Amino acid sequence: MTAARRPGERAGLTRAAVLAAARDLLAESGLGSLTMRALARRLDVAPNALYSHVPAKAALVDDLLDEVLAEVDDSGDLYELLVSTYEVLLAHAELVPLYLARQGARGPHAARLGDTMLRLLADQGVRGERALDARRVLIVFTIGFAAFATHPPLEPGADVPLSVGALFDNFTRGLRWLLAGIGS
Amino acid sequence: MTAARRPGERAGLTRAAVLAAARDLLAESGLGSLTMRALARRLDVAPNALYSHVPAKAALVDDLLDEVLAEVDDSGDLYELLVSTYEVLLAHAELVPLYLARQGARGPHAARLGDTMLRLLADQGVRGERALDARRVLIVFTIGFAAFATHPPLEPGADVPLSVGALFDNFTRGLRWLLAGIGS
DNA sequence: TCGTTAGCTGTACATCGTCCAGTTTAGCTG
DNA sequence: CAGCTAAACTGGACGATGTACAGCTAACGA
Repeated sequence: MTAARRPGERAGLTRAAVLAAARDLLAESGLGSLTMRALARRLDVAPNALYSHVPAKAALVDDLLDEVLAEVDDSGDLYELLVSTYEVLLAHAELVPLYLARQGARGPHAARLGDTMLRLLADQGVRGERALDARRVLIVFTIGFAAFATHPPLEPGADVPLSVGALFDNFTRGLRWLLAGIGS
Repeated sequence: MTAARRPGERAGLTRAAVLAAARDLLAESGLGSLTMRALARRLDVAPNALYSHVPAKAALVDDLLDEVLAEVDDSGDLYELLVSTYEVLLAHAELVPLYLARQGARGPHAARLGDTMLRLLADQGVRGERALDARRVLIVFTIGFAAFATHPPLEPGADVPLSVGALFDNFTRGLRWLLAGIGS
């Protein structure tokens, strides 16, 4: 809570360190606490110091979102890829609202997953326009469901909290319906 | 841009008037411009005057979201209800991100739609837990797709903007897949 | 007619993301 | 090794935001 450094002295920050601290902060204190100032405090640094490593908060968030997608296993079939995505999203529940807010991720890992999805769709004969449509449907469904699973659902009247397992089953069931339909 | 009133004088505000102004503001200038202060400016009133009619911004937004759902036609079958919902959401594109952020609407109209959905599901033999699951899937799908349709999609690499009509077809196709699957 | 209350204004607070101007250090060049 | 440039910081500030508090006053019920 005091000045640990005088102007000009360095703290040895790294872009990676900032990202890591952001992830920790998010995991510990939730979405509302992810603040440039809080992040700086945690790194024992003045708030603007962060801007030497990150151009803006939105970029930081984008990196965070994309980074998480690196955990997705894309070595299986389409169904497995999406189930893995769902699980990864649930494992980072605090981030899910941000995926919604920013309409998905944009970085290289997201691109990789997007490409893989198209390839897997092509493998089962879905190509071109229809493949793009299918991918869109599947992404919407997966992220949307993750959002439902990670936050107090609207559920007009239901009181039972709805277990994680039940929601997972619900997700996979809907996913199978969709995949069946897409495959015609 | 000056003080049109002295302390104590009234402006004749109404909760309804505030809501209406908020809707107009949203339609004209978009989501980022929906600010208590901008709203007050448009009503020619001090910012805090709004708090005599609305407890907080979040409540205002919730009202807005629910209000829009009044336009949904729930006199048809499940398919028609959801298509109507999709169309209504598209007609209020600026609001869609807010539906995502707040996980749907919570007011009486949302409740009505939720109840109607359960009834329509029951009509075709889907009840209990499975009906709740189905409703969840359908809501996620509909809101999620509306979000895709109303905002620059992530589309990892696609450059064609994707017409409203194409997205609508995509939506109805996915919807039919889901409904078919739900009906077993 | 008077008192109470509800609808205002004015002012202010805490918080946010981010910019500008300095200061110092690290790293490269010669 | 000397010198210079560029990058990493601090300090302070700006313009937002949502919202609380206190006062004034017009409208309304008794």
